[in-house]
Amino acid sequence: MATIQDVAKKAGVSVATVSRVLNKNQKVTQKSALKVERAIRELDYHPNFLARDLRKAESNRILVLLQTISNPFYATIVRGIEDVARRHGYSIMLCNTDSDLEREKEYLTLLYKKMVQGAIFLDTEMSTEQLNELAENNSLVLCCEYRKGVNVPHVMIDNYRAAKTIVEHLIGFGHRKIGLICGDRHLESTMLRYNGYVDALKEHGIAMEDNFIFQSSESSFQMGQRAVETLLYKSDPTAIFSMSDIMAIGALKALHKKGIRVPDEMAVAGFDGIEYSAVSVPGLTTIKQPNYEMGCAAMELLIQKMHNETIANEELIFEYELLIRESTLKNV
Amino acid sequence: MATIQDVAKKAGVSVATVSRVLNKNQKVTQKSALKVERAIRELDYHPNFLARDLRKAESNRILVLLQTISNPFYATIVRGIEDVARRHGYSIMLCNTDSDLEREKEYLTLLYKKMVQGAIFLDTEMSTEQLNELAENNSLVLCCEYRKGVNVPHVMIDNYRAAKTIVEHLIGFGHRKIGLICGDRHLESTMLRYNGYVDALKEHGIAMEDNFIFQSSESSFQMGQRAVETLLYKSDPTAIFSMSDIMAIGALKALHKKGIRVPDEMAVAGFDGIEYSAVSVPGLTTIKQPNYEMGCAAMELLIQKMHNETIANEELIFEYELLIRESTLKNV
DNA sequence: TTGAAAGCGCTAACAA
DNA sequence: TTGTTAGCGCTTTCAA
Repeated sequence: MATIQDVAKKAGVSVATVSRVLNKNQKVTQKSALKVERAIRELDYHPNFLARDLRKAESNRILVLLQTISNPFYATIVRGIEDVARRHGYSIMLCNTDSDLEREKEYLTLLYKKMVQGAIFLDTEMSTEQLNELAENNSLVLCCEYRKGVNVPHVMIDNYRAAKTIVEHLIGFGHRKIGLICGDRHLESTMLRYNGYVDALKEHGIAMEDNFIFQSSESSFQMGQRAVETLLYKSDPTAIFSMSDIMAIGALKALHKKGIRVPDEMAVAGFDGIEYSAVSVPGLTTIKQPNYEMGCAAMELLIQKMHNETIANEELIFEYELLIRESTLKNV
Repeated sequence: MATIQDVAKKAGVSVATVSRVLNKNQKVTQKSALKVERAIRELDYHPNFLARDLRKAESNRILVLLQTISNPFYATIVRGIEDVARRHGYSIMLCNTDSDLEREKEYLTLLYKKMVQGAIFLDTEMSTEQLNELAENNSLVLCCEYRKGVNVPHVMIDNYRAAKTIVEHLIGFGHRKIGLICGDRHLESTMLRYNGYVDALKEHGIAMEDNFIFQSSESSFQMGQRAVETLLYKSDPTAIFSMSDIMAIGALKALHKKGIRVPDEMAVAGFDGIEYSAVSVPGLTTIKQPNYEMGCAAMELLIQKMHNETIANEELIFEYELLIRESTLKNV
C-alpha cells in the first residue's frame, strides 16, 4: 500500500508538496503538480484517511440514529440526509438502536472516540437532561422527534395540527365513534397527535372514551392487527385513526380477515405517508410528512452546527399534506 | 478533550501502562490498573479511535453496500449482519448505492482509505473482473446476489429451484397461462429465477411466450402496477409470478383497481418473503428467504476473511420456504 | 513555491 | 511489571 512518502519519492518532491496537491488549497507549480499526479496514478495511491482525520482532528463522518431501518418511514428521511451529506463531503453511519438506550449510548461513544463529528437522531431513548448534556460538547440535530426543553436544533411537522386535521376529516364524514391506535407515549410526537385527536373530538362535542383507545409502544403490522381485535371487542367504532401507517395497514388486514368492509363499515386513517399507503387495498388516507425534505434540512442544520455557524432558526416546522384515499371515502 | 497523556500523568504512570489497561491484554498490577481506571473516570477519557486505528492499521468497521434501505428485503439482512458485527466488535457503514456504479466505487474507496476493513455487497453494479480485482486486496463477501466466476465467498438460496417450486405451485392449481414479472436481468438471481420459471413450464409441457413476460430493472410498487397493465394488454394470464414481493404487491393493487379478483380470477405469487407479504390483501404466496440468517452468515464469512482464516466453504446455500397464502389459493 | 520537521494520539518493541 | 521511544501517514508551520 503506497503512502504519501512513496509518492513524494517517486515524484521527486517533498511530502508537503504532495499533500498540497492532494488538498488543492495551496500554491504548487503546475510542473510539480503534474509530477505528483503522475506518481499518484502510477502507484495507485489513496490517502489514508485515518491519518488525515487524526491530523486534522475531523472525520467528515456523521452518525444517524434510528430505531430500525425496517421502518419505511425512516428510509426516505435517511435518503435526504445522505444526499445533503454527500454533497458536502460527509459520509454517514446508520445505526439501528432497536430503541435500546444502552445500544444508543454505545453508538454515541463514536462522538467521543472522534469517529464521527455529529449525530442526527430520528428518535432517542435518552432523557431531556442526557440530550442537553451531550449537546454541550457535540453537534446534534433531532429529526421528526423533538421534546420540549431539549436545547438542540430540530426539524418536524406540526403533529398536533396534523392529527387534528385528519380526525376532523373523519368527523366530516359523520363519524362520531372514532377509535385511536396510539403510539409510544414516550415520544412527544405521540402526545401531540393524541392531543390533536382529543381536541378534534372535543371541539365537535364528542365525548372521549378510553374504550376507543388502543395503546402500543411498538409500531408494527402485528400491533395494528391486534389493535382491531381489541378495539372491536371493547367498543364499536365506525372509524379508526392510527398514529402510524404501519399499524393502519395491519388494521386493514385484520378488518379484511373479519369481513368488515373498509370504508363502508369502517373508515381507517393513518399517519406518515409511507409509500405502502398508496398501494394498500384499499388505499390509505393519511398525513404525508415531507420526509425527504426534512432529512435534507436536518443535515443542513447539522453542518451549520458542526461549522459553528449561528443557526437562524433552531426549530424548522414543515408542512404536511392530507392524502385522501379510499380507506375513508364512504360511497355515499 | 483528555488524551492518553493526560491520563498517564494523572495516574502517575506511563502512557504504555494506560494503553495496557485500556486493551486488557497484558500484565498490569492491580494497583496500577486501579489508578489508571480512576484517572480515566475522573477525566472522562475516551480513546481517540482515529489514532488507535491508524496505529493498529485496522478499523473494526465494515461497509455494507445495498441499492437502497427503502427495500424491506434488505432490512432484515442488515439486521443479521449488524448483530454478528456487534458481537465481534465491528461497526457497520450502510451505504445506498442507488444502483449507481460511480456511487458504489466512491464508497469502495473507503477500503483503500483504510476507513473500513471489508465489505458486504447485497448487490453490485461492478463487473465480474472488477469484483475479482477488488477481492485481491480486500475482504469481500456477497450476500444473496452472486455471479458465476466471481471469486468471493457468498451466501444465497437456490434461486433456480425456488422459482421452479413456486411456478409449479401455480401449475398445480391448473394454471397454464402464467405471466412473469421479471427483475433486473443484470442480476444473476434474476436469470436463475427466470430459468426456474422456464423449466417449470417446459417440464409441464407449457409453451413459453414472450407476451407473458414483463421486464423491469427497477423493483417498485409502481412497476408492479405497470406490469399488470402491460401483461393484461398483451396476453391473458390466469396467474402471475413476480420475482419480487414489492412488484407483486403493486400487481395486487392494480388488479384490485381493475376489479379483477385475486385469486379467483387471477392468482399472484411473489418472491422474497418480506413482512408486507403477510399483511397485503389478500395475503401473498411467496418464497421466504431466510434473510436474517443469511445476513449473519455473510458477516461471519467476512470476519473469517478479514482474519485470514481459511474458509471451509466459500458458497453457503440456505433453504427457502414456500409460503402459501390466499393470493394463489383458489376456492375450488 | 518548496522542504524540513513537528506532532495529531495511540500501540508495541525493547530495555530496564 | 513498567517506562521510553519510535512510528503509524498525514497536515501544517516555519524557514528558506
